[in-house]
Amino acid sequence: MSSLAEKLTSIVSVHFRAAGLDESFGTVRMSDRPDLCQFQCNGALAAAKALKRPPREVAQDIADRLKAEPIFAKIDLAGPGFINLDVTDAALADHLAALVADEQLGVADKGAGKTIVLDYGGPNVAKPMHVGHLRAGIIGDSLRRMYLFSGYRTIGDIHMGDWGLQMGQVISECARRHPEWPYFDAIFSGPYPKEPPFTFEALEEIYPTASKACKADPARMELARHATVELQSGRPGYRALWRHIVDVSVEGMKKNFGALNVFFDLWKGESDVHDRIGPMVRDLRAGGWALESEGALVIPVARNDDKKEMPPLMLYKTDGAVMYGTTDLATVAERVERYAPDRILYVVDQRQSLHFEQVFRAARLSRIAPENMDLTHAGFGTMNGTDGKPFKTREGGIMKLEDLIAMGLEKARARIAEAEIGRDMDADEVEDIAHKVAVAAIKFADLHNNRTADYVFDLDRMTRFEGKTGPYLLYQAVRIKSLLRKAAERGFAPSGNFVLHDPDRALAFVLADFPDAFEAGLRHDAPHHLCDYAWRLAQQFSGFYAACPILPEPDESLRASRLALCALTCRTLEKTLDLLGIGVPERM
RNA sequence: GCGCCCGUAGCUCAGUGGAUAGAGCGCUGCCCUCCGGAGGCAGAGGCCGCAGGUUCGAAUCCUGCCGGGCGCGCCA
Repeated sequence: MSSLAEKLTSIVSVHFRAAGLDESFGTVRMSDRPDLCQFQCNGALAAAKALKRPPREVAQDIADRLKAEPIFAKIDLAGPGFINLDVTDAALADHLAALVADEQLGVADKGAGKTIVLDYGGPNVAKPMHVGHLRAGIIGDSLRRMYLFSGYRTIGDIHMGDWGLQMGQVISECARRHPEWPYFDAIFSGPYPKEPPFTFEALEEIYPTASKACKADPARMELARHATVELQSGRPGYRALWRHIVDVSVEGMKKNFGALNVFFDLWKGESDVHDRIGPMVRDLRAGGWALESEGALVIPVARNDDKKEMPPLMLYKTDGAVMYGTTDLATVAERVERYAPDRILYVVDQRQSLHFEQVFRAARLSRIAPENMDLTHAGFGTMNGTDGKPFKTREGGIMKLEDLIAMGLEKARARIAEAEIGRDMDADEVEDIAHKVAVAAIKFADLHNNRTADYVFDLDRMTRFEGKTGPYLLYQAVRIKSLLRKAAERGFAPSGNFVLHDPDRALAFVLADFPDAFEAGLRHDAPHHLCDYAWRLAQQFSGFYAACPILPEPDESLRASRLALCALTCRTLEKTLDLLGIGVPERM
């Protein structure tokens, strides 16, 4: 199935071809002048340019041919050569019936048979999660849902940072504080304790302290570097302690991402490719790609036609430790081997773009990445505070993700109490609603921005719950659910025979537009197209709802038709929100 | 210095080379005997950073400038 505009496009394209013109000129889209027409085709203008013929003449030619198509109720020419189109109500009603019957709501299975690996989240082990991980998690998770819906096999990988210098910093800090721990006893023969020697909260304090100390004191940094190398080369005590650090951290990550309803298929990290690195580097040397440079081992990736400086990808530092470029490259190899993906998508901060350029080039040069596999860095902008500077707490510290979620929840609870929504509910349901409202507020506020742009994070604004917000969308969806419940109680059934008056038609066109909004989002790896669509649909419905009393409607066929529109709106809105990772409660 | 991203209403942001550039917040008016008012309807508010160019047509494409953010070999 397809959208209504796509259906019209294929019809009009045929007539462009019949007229001896390229069929790509036949693109039809929803009109941006609803006072003039429902759909428009501007292709005659572009075609006329290519042919050096008067545009009005080309448009007239196409319009004459379109008169043979029964789907059109009106075909007009306007301006320099716009073709304005209306469809018959019968055609619109048929399309609506097809949407009702289609589980995909008109979205085509374009990804059928294809595989995509999505790399998002990327929290670092031992470091507290902060607001920076919010965007990576929720944008990546939304894209995963979108690819899945379009038929792809999707593999979402959290790709933790668990193998770098920060591990050595934490380990050496622990060694300084607790030299008596068996992990630091070189002749200890084990077994090491099963229980971690610290809690998640303690770990969150250790890393910042260690990091600060290393920055201030070169000797401490040297110890951290050394510990990193020893960890990577397999010192048993360090590996055992590292395991505890990872396990304790993962627990915290699961809590945070779980609260946000962000899902991962794989909980892998940089360390998972450690065993591949040796052989990979051997091959890279043998192939002539990897070279010694200034005491390090690198892959030069610069090209003669580069306009910018392109540093090489570093495989081994002078101290023998690997870097994240090394593990990223090895991870490409692992993913190719395990999943043979058509595409790997990295949802990582825009500031990493040079790094990914280096990794992608190295992967292409060395043939680690097959030629027909796409590698894309879908970067996102920085989250700033209302002052336009990187987001901080009021005290100027780093806002932990956990605290941010708690603040959103608190606002949601307060708003629910104020509206007396929870009067006849038990505490669990109220808490569930508060949670869904908070998640909707946080996610929608983030996702509705253009992915690549920096954006201002304003907790007060997004939790006000009025206007273009996640909670407003939940409210609209819940209102429809309530209406449908009441209809069912009264024995009113929706009907597949659509009766279309002006408000019904206006809503129908927005419903028919869902696949186009979805395609736009998928094409640009940009969930904000879906946010925009959810908002348009909710607003259109709200206008419809205000203009058309449904349950009191005496005409049974009209009432049944409108109930069917409500049901389809509810499904479409809920699906759109689901693709954004936003769940809708039954009532609120 | 080189490179990337951004500049649209007071603020936060949408905008596929097409017709009259949109939304939310804020501001001004209306609208509950009615299915959930976290709502609806209407209004005011714009040299689309500046200057050129391409085009029948530019917020959109090209060039140059101005402002803001970020990145550029041993962190991730």
